[in-house]
This record gives sequence, structure tokens and C-alpha cells, in this order.
Amino acid sequence: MKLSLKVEYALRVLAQLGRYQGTSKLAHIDSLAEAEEVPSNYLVQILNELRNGGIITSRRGKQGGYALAKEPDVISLYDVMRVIDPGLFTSEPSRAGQSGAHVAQALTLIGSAFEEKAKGLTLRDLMPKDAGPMYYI
Amino acid sequence: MKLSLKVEYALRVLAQLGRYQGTSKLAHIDSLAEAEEVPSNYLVQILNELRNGGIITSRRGKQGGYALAKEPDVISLYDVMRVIDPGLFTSEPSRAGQSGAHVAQALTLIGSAFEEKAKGLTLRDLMPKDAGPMYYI
DNA sequence: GCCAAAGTTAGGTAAACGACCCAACTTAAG
DNA sequence: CTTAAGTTGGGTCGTTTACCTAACTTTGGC
Repeated sequence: MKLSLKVEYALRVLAQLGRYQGTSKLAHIDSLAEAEEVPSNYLVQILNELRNGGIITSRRGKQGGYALAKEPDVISLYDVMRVIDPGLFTSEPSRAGQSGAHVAQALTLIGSAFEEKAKGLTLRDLMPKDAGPMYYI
Repeated sequence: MKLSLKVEYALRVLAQLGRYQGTSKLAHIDSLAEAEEVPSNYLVQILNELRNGGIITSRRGKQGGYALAKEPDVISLYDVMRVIDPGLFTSEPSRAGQSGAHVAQALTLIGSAFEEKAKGLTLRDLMPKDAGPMYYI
């Protein structure tokens, strides 16, 4: 279903950010870029969009960094995709032509299946099961 | 889920071709292009790929034209998409980075939902319900 | 046997998009 | 006030999309 590399990058980095949850540490761009093998110059842009989209928070200056804005299990893949790749869900098929309406309806059906599945998965599903919250460390 | 215009065009035209089923008439490019509002110069290319993909058949020369290779209810939208937009279903997400495997698994899950829905819909679902086969005309 | 109506094929193109890179700027801790 | 971090705005380069053009081939009918 042709998802952009950008979405993959975002999800990988968010999964990585999920590992910081429970600790008081903030993640830096370079650590994230290295751990998830994302080009750091591109990651800058992605993190920015995630912040504007309310998925993550950031702090500037020395000791700055990024953290998830919410718990991993309340951030769905749908939320992320909508922020990183708007137009993935907002694009309506055209109703032109004699069969336009029927085709549009069918494609919307397929799109809904995609959308619902994306809503049912959260960042927690992207994180290692054995690595629970680190409160006790 | 960002489907190409090309796929929409193909589906509209195939739905139109479905209306010719049961008659002995072949559809010409220009009629199809006009009925479904598809640029005819582009449609030429699409019809060619559909023929090479075994979705439709064609006849050359005067009295030539196009027809569905099979009954509308055995041609799924998945079949069409695979022919018109290969790479839609063949593309595997990367497993790079620490979270690559988990992300790939989740995205494949979403992709499967999309794929299954596309397999469950056929050209018949794109055709007007009241217009049954025209054998009796 | 020609001619005209159809499909076939190859190629080309302009605009948009994707995946980056770079540099100047701002903030905040020590 | 220096330095490590995030912020912002821009630029670039290759690919893809959505077309168009034109030459070619096949077929039916006069």
C-alpha cells in the first residue's frame, strides 16, 4: 500500500522514543538517528512535524531533547500517519464519469479498512514486549 | 490511502466495460474515454497494461475494441491494482534500525487489511445494481 | 486491392513529489 | 558567555505521475 519512507522513519523513531518513557531522560536527534538508522538531516524535519502535530514534546537548549507527548498506548499509527503524511486519509477519490460514484464508494471502503487497522495499532505495538516501563530502574 | 489517478481511471473504465458484458459489442477507446471522463491518450496506455495483465481482451482493425476477459464478478479490485500499480502490494517495509522489525510487522498488518478488502470487492460491485446482464435485450 | 477505422507501440515532457542537505537562528544550562 | 542542543527556512536532485505525440499494424468493407 505504498507508505512513504517518511512514515516508516517516524514510526521507528517514535518506537524508540517509547523506550524513554518512564525515564526522565530526553532523546537527542543524533541518538535517535543512529539507533533507528534515519538520516539525521531528514529526521529534524520529521521531528518538527511530529511536535507541531502534538505527538511529541521538545525542550531546547543544553539538556534538550524529545519525548512522547502521551503514553505509547494512546498514540495510534493513524495519529502518526495523519500528521506525517496528510493527504493519506484526507484524499477523496473523484466521482467523475459514469462509474465515478461507484468506484469512489468502493475505494472509500478499502480506505476505511486501512484506516481502522491503523487506528487499532499503537506505538506500544511497535515496542519490545519484554521492555516494560522503566519506573523501577 | 493515496491511490493513483491511474487506478481510478482503470476501475472506472473496467466498470464501463462491465456494462458491455452479455452483448456482443466491443467498446472503443473513445467511447470509454468519454463515458468515464478519462483522457484518451492516457487511456490507451492503461488499456494496454490491462490487456497485458490479462484483465481485458482486444481486437484490432475495423470493428475492433475491448472487452472484459472474464465475468465482472471474478475480477477483483486487487487484480486490477496489481496490474496497474505494481509495487502497491509488492513493497516490503524496511527492517532497518532497532525498531525496524516491529514497525515492518505492524505496517504489513495494515497492508494486509487493505489487500484483503481489495480482494473482496469485484468489478460487479462497481456496476449499477439494476443493470443486470443484457442477455434478454 | 485499397482505404479508413480501429488498436499497438515507443517515446517524450512538464510539473509535482520524495528524500534528502545545509546554514543561519534561537534557546537554555553551566 | 560559551556551547550544546533544538528551530526554521531554504535548496537540490532524482523519480514518478499524468499526460501528449506520432508512427505503425491490423482488419473490415467497398
